[in-house]
Amino acid sequence: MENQNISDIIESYLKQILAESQQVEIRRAEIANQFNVVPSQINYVIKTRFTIQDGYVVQSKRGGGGYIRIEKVKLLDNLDFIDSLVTAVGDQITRHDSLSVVRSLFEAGAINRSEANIILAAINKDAINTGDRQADEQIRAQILISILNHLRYES
Amino acid sequence: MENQNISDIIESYLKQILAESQQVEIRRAEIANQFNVVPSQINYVIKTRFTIQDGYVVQSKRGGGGYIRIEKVKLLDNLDFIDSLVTAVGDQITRHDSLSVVRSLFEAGAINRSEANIILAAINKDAINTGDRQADEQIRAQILISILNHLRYES
DNA sequence: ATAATATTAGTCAACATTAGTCAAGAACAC
DNA sequence: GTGTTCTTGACTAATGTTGACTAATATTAT
Repeated sequence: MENQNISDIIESYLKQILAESQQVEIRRAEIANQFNVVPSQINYVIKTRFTIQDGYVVQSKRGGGGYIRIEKVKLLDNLDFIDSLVTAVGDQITRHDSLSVVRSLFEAGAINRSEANIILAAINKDAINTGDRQADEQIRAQILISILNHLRYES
Repeated sequence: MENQNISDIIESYLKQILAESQQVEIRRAEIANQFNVVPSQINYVIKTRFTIQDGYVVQSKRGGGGYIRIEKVKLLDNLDFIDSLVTAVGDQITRHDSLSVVRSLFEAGAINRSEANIILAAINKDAINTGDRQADEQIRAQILISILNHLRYES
């Protein structure tokens, strides 16, 4: 809580706005200036914290009157939603991205907290650690997809 | 009390904080410096003295604003049972035997039916299939143990 | 219309800042 | 003496920060 990095602070700022409105629209340079960082750091924050796996869609426009708009995605019905997650997982997935997938399932109501925690236990680095990172990412993807397919039948 | 090595001293320091708050968050380099040891010794202390068997869960983040967070968790009263299953799983486990483990958990009331089904989805042969049977059995074992360790405490 | 210029955002790679792993040797317990 | 635990540091990995360069869009000049 003490030594937060600036990316976390910007993330919190944006999510705070998103907690009350469906979307937030910013001018990149303005936010960068407000938090005293270079403009490209805003891209970094968005790329690492507002992905589709996190449940956000980002649109932007360059040129005069340009903007970056972050929209909190409305969850589709479960089946389409699971399809989109299966696609997002693909044939390999990083640990970081897999956390987003599980969080999205939880927030969509597809799983409860206990189930989410079990899935996290199944894909964390204690569980999957062959020494070959790419192999790990492939195994993690297969496990997630197997679970996603299971959830499809349940729902 | 006399012959305390530096690892014991660091352990005491952290547990003293944990006696009053639920968790402690440190910067590794800072603590290492404070006790005049190399940073990796902090990892050693954590790995040997703040395990899940001891009732601690550790999380960390690298990079700017990085931290190590140690959280004291409430252990459940099924520890001996979990221990026996961890032993039974060992370094590797067949798919058949892994089903027995999950069934035991379910029958003991440690997990409900949905949770059991998720675990089964995570360890079935769609999920874990590297082409090398022994490798699969090892991965399956690690996943199960990670889940078993998760089931030791309230979360 | 077209071209030039201004105004935005995007990409990428270098660098910075943290923690993790591992294996060798030292210290300790028996 | 032997086996275990502790200590150390070189190397690795993950994450965050910065700025130069690029691309897209809008506005202005012709």
